[in-house]
Amino acid sequence: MYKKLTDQQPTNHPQLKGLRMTRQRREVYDVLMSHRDHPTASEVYERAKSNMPGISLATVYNCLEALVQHGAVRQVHFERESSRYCPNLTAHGHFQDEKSGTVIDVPLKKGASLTDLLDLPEGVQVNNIEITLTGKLSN
Amino acid sequence: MYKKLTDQQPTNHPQLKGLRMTRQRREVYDVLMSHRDHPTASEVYERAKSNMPGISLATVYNCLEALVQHGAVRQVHFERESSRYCPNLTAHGHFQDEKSGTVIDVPLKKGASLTDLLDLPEGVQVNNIEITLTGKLSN
DNA sequence: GTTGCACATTAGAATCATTCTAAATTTAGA
DNA sequence: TCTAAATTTAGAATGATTCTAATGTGCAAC
Repeated sequence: MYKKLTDQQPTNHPQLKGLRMTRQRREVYDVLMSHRDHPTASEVYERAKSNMPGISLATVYNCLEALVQHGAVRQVHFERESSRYCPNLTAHGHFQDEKSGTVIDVPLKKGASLTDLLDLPEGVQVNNIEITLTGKLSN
Repeated sequence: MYKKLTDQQPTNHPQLKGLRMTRQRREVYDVLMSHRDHPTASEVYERAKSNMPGISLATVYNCLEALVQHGAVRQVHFERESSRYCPNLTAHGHFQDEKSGTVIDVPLKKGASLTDLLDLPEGVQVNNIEITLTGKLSN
């Protein structure tokens, strides 16, 4: 189970090394690590407020961006819906149920690699990949 | 080379069967088929205006949506940038160059299938897939 | 431990892609 | 040709995100 950074002295997550740590960034990171669903910025904001009532939405956006830039968290996009945030750093895709909006991680099969699948032209350097599926979760 | 629908009587593209055809939808479809890059709605609007000066942006949005719903055209998304439109109906992904914003199609390797790659849970029905890559086009 | 300052936070305004509204027009079938 | 239903249109509305500029703070250097 995830132990809040705010319970620790000091922050010891390798993903956060080199990132200037503020109370707000800690809180936002805690929110993402402890729920591990795929909240939007507004949802992170709502959750963060319960521990830190004074935090602002702009700050939540700023913190999320800092965490993403730093590689501690990933952004997930479905169409042009609000960005969602995912602390799972392994290679995986995302599935969204059309009815409920629920998002789940979709792991890559063992040993599988995207380069086996895609016919990439010469000389492209890929920095980021998103694999997003939508459909019905029937059960 | 693509022959404009407006030069033909009547519309004979199988992708458009069952879609009520208006001058505006024809024009929007022509724009997409004849350029085959990945224009945004505003870019489609600009191009459409050169043939049909009175067309409105709202109509371009409506037409694009009708074409997408109909399966004649696909939407492509990078982060939360404006939606782009792609008339290539084969299974493929998209790569965007970070510097120029240019988008190119990335075909799947022959015989490759996403189900070979992804570990999908039981009982999901996938209706749509987007594979988007970003990075540097170095040449 | 203190200090300084580059970087963060904040509230509210601004932006901008997209959708909505409601009136006028057009399509396609009878 | 006629009609109903669908489409087009201009402009307003929406909503996620970014910007602004004033205030506050982490942390490296002393």
